[in-house]
Amino acid sequence: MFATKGFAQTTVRDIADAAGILSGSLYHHFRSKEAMLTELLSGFLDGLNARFTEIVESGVDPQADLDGLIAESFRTIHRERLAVALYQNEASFLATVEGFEFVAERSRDNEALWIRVIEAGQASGAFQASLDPALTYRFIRDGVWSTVSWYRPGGRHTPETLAEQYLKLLHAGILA
Amino acid sequence: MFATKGFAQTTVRDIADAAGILSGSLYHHFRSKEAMLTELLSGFLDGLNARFTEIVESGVDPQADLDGLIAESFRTIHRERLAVALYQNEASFLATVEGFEFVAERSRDNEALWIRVIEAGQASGAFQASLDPALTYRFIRDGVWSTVSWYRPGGRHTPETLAEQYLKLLHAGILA
Amino acid sequence: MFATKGFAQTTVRDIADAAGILSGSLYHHFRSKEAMLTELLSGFLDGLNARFTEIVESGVDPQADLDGLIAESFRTIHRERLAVALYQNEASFLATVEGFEFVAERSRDNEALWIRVIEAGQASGAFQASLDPALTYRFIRDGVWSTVSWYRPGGRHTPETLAEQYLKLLHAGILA
Amino acid sequence: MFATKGFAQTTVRDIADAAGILSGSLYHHFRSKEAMLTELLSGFLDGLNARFTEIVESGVDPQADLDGLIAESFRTIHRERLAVALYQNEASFLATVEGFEFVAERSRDNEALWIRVIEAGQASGAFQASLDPALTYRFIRDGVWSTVSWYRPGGRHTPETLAEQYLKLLHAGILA
DNA sequence: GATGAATGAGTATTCATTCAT
DNA sequence: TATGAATGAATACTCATTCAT
Repeated sequence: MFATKGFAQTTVRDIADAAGILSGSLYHHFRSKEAMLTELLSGFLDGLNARFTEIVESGVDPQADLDGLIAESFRTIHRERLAVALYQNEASFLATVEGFEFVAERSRDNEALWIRVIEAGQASGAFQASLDPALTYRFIRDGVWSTVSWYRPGGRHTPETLAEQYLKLLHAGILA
Repeated sequence: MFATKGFAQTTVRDIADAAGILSGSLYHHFRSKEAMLTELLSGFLDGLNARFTEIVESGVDPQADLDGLIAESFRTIHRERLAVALYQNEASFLATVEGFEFVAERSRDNEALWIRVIEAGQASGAFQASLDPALTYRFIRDGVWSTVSWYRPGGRHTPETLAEQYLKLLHAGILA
Repeated sequence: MFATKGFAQTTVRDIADAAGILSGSLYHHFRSKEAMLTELLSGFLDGLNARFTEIVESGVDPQADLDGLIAESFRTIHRERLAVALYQNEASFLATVEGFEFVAERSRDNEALWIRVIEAGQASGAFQASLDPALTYRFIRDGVWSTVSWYRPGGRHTPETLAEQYLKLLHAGILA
Repeated sequence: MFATKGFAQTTVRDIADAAGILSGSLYHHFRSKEAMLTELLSGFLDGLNARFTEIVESGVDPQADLDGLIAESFRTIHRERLAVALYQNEASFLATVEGFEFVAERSRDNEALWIRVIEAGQASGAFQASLDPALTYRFIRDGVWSTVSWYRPGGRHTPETLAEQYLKLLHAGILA
């Protein structure tokens, strides 16, 4: 519900109704509405970081690493669609909220990891040296992760076709 | 304020305080909080559609058109940063709100216009034929417009450098 | 508008809109919303009392007087329908409002006048002596004046047919 | 409070104050201010209709039925004075309000029931044939029910004396 | 582990009235 | 005479949270 309606727009009563209990009873399980958000987001971010780290640590070369990160991103969008949407929608708001510093931290870790891969690719001659690594990272990140706003499992696309199409565009560009 | 805090998170009192009047006095100027949002969004979307249409109608070839649309997007992000952020944040929520049908309509118009340009480029041989036009449009749109979430005027980048970097990546791809 | 929507439910803006000016401008003509009500009600009540007094003062016998008062009531309902409705709806509320003491006073004057006629009729042997004069007055008053809530000029009834039907019932009763 | 001050003039805070809780807490018990009105009115109207129906169904002849309906009306004014006042004051306003259609329906049912009794009395020769049944109903209804605006339990009158006096006037008329 | 009643701060909106222009 | 901007108090309603049971 946080993902689809937004955290602020979701009432504790909404959640309790969906759970089949009264709103007051939720406080037996969570200390606050924010605590529910924390649990959802930290679980998601921990898992994502672990998988990203694993990809890079066991990687062979920068291009394979970048392709792997992108493919894993699309798989994550497929597997944890609502968590991704929640993160996309609320991350900027949470950046300033006390107790949610871990969200910005995890984001910075991810950014550093991706940029290191891009820079390694430029150093090895695999990637164009004239591209700004930070900028390139953001363009890729936004293009990939925004997919969550329109991707629907069971629709025309699978995580695999999305990755394939995206990588084709990213590798060789749009020009024939 | 709608752009930075979100529409629902912005109170009428916030706005009135910023305007230096009492919250009730705002209703002399706007019939409702939603009416303020309508005025902001419809003005922005009308202008954007007009400029996009002008670019395509006076265009010479598909590649120049696409480059022009992208450059205009970055200029719009620079010039109307808050309106763009507002649109990015609220468009999906507004899709279901009565009275805001015009937002989804304008979005569909834009999408159709961009996709026509991509298809024309494929037909003329300028763009790779194996790319899915709708998917390519969305990857580009998201990569370009998400820039608004981190772009700050007066920072390291200008709309021109952003467009230049983005087009370099888009044209030839990341591989050397 | 006071008669149809109620005084409290009618806004100063409603009145100004109907008058084709802005609400603030009404205060050039009336000191307050209550002042408008005063003007409407006092005019109505003054006229009604004058006509009732005239009927009784120039009357010949109690039955003719009572019939005359009733016929004049139905004519008033026809001629000043909205004023009557306003009075019926707001009188009890106004009884406690400062500045509207004249409404209760006029009502008491009327009541005394009608009761005198009934008592005179009982004294002369024209009316049944066993009826409680005050109670009889109230039954008649309510039966007659409540007509305003459903009477519509141009409908099935005229003030004359209403008076005729009412007097037939009142004079001889319902039993055959 | 709805009966004495009017529904629109009664604030939710008034009610909460009288209940000794905060205004927001009322919404734990009622979904809206209108829901409170609905509960009050539907209970009253259901009971009244049931008693009226019972009187007519177990009745012996039209005159006894009519007398019974009138006596029951005065008893209801005594027993449920505030509910009657509420109904008298708000019925016309509620006729147009969504969700309160049941009020007009119940009123129409009552009207039809009373008129059938009057027409039966005319057919049997008990009531004067020259009286308009619908008109006679309205004169009686208004004379009887308006009593609520001035009746006070514990005062000079009881429901029994009121019924007796009213029926004397209605049966034989005012003339000696 | 859940209920249900209550809190208290807040939210958009309404409206009679004022007043400089 | 009228405007239009503003006030300030009030209004119905919302909602995260608490807590005795």
